[in-house]
Amino acid sequence: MLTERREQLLRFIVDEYVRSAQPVASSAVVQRYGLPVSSATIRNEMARLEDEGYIVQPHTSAGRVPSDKGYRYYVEALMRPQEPPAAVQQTIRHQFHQAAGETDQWAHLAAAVLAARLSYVSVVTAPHAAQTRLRSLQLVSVHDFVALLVLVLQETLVLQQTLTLDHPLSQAELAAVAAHLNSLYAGRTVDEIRAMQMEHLSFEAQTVHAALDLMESEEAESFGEAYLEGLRDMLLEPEFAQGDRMLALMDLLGRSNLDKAIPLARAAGDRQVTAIIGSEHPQDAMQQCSVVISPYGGPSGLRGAISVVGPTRMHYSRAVSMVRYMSGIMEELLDAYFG
Amino acid sequence: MLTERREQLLRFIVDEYVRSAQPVASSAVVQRYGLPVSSATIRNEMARLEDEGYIVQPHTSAGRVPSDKGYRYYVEALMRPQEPPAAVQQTIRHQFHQAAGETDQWAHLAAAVLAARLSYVSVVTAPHAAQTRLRSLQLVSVHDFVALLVLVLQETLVLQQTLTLDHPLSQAELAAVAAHLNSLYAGRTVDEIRAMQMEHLSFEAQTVHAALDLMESEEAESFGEAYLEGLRDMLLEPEFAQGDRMLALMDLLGRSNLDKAIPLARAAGDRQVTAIIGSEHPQDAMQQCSVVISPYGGPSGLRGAISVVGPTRMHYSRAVSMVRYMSGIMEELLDAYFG
DNA sequence: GTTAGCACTCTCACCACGCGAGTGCTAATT
DNA sequence: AATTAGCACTCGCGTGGTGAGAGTGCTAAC
Repeated sequence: MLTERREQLLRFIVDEYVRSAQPVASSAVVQRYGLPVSSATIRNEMARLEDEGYIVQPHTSAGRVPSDKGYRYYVEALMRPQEPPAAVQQTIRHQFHQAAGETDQWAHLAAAVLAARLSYVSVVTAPHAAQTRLRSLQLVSVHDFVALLVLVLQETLVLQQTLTLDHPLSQAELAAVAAHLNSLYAGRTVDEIRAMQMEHLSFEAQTVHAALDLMESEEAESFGEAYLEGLRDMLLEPEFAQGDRMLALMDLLGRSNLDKAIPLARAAGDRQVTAIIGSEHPQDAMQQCSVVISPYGGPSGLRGAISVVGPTRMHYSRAVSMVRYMSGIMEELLDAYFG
Repeated sequence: MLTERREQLLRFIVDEYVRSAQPVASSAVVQRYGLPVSSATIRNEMARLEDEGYIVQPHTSAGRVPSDKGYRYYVEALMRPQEPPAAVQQTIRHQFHQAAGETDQWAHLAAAVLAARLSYVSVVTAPHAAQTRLRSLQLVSVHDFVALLVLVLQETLVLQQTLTLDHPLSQAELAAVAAHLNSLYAGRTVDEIRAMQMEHLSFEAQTVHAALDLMESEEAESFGEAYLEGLRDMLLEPEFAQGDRMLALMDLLGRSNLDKAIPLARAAGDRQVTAIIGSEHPQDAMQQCSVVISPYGGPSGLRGAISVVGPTRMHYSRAVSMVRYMSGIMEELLDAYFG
């Protein structure tokens, strides 16, 4: 446990370092925060904070920088995240209102808003059901031997796949097949459909097979499509100035191993905003970064995750409050449209 | 016009510089290509090539580097792009075969293949019709007051939008509306639909309105969705080692101003593979880059563009041949599925 | 417990220096 | 007229030294 004054000091150091990206000197904190003590006193306190591992010196003649432990303490005990200002809230609500009809764009918009407000990378996954249900299925004639299968899933996710036909079918015939299959399978899960195992005409069988494949590959994903925004802004932060740092990060944030960078799965558990700070992250390339992440969930088991990735020198209170707020927005939307 | 030997020399310099990314010295080219002359002779020739602007010296005591004019000459007259080797062709065909059913993934796959083969950035736009036609429309009940409108356009592009209803409609009622509208409008363009201006029930009117909006916003795009791949690999090239170069590039390749970086529109004109080399590009940030681009087109006016962006020190013959080949593949696919 | 004072340490920017690479030129050769 | 050997010259780059500035830790006094 830290003394009152040391807590204050740690708070100053974090705030100041987040602001300036420079190690903060004892004299700087005295000046900037108008403390009624001298820099020497601060130096003594700093030495203690360093002994206990909350701050570190990059080198002997430099100021102090918060350690991961220091940030952790700050996040747990020192910062007070506040709701975004009313004006900001209104702007954001307005943006979502504009795009309300486009369900598939919610996550994208959330990522864009978050990235724009925080200037960090933001990753938001679209709402996704663990056990997805078929809402409806449609067959559209493309030409004689090609038809397009369009699947609408519970979460209004739309999937498509072309089918090659053995023999020509008119649009009317396709529509009849679709209607038949809809009457059988609409509202059912993959498992239920599979269990029903009905006798089908050959083309019907082909369609059901393709539909099940699509639904299954979708279910296999534990999260919906992830939208990533704001990479460019974050790369402006001084900690990523060197090319190799940038590259390591881009590797990790490249679609293929996004899940390594951001433990989206883990977030599904507790319904809270969580911070993963620097070395708490298992991935090497993420040691310089922090992740602020929150799950969101709606009725009928739709869930997703909202996250922000920034340097450990992150503005935690803003990040936490924005992530929390956006997660609330997403839940509201899900409620309004699927509730 | 260059003498035979100077052409040879320019070719060597380009090849060697592309390979090593180092200025090439007179002695290096003699050694590496086993010329029957001394380095002094080469130096004389190099001096002439430099006078005429085909090569430049980064500084006095360095070797030569091709200028944009040098690359241009190389591309026009010196290189001989060959078809990709049979084995590569087969692999690629196999990859497309795997994904044949997923029309919306063709462009994505093309970009991925191109990026993987060349290690440059690759941008491919999905096939897109200037005057798109409605293939079919579907209404899916989400819950009492929300329905999902799904539009399938001519190019098997699927668009969606949720509609908020004034009063509850069952899935059967929605289906009836959709069937009615399909019978009226399937196969028609925006203009045709607008011209028909029929009397509609209020919900039908709302649906048509939403559908027209979606189709129009789609038509406004002169190209389909652009898929960008391989950014990471290209950033490994030494010319982008400095952080700021990287950033400038990432800005330009960020979705929002992709069209500034890559003159997709221009490519629509001539049906050839075109190279834009360094300073030929109007955009400042692209002076260090070259673009190799080709349009592709299918029946019924579907068109798109395939392009590669790399450093001016690009392996032009490989890039041109791969772009040409992929453009052929896309045309074949379009033919097979929409022909 | 606080503070003034001071020596100490470390970084960073700057500069001089020497080496190596590669050229351009000249004069000799074919 | 073209080629070539020889050589002086230029320039970038890495190295090491130096001095200024920043910020600390410690000590002794308050």
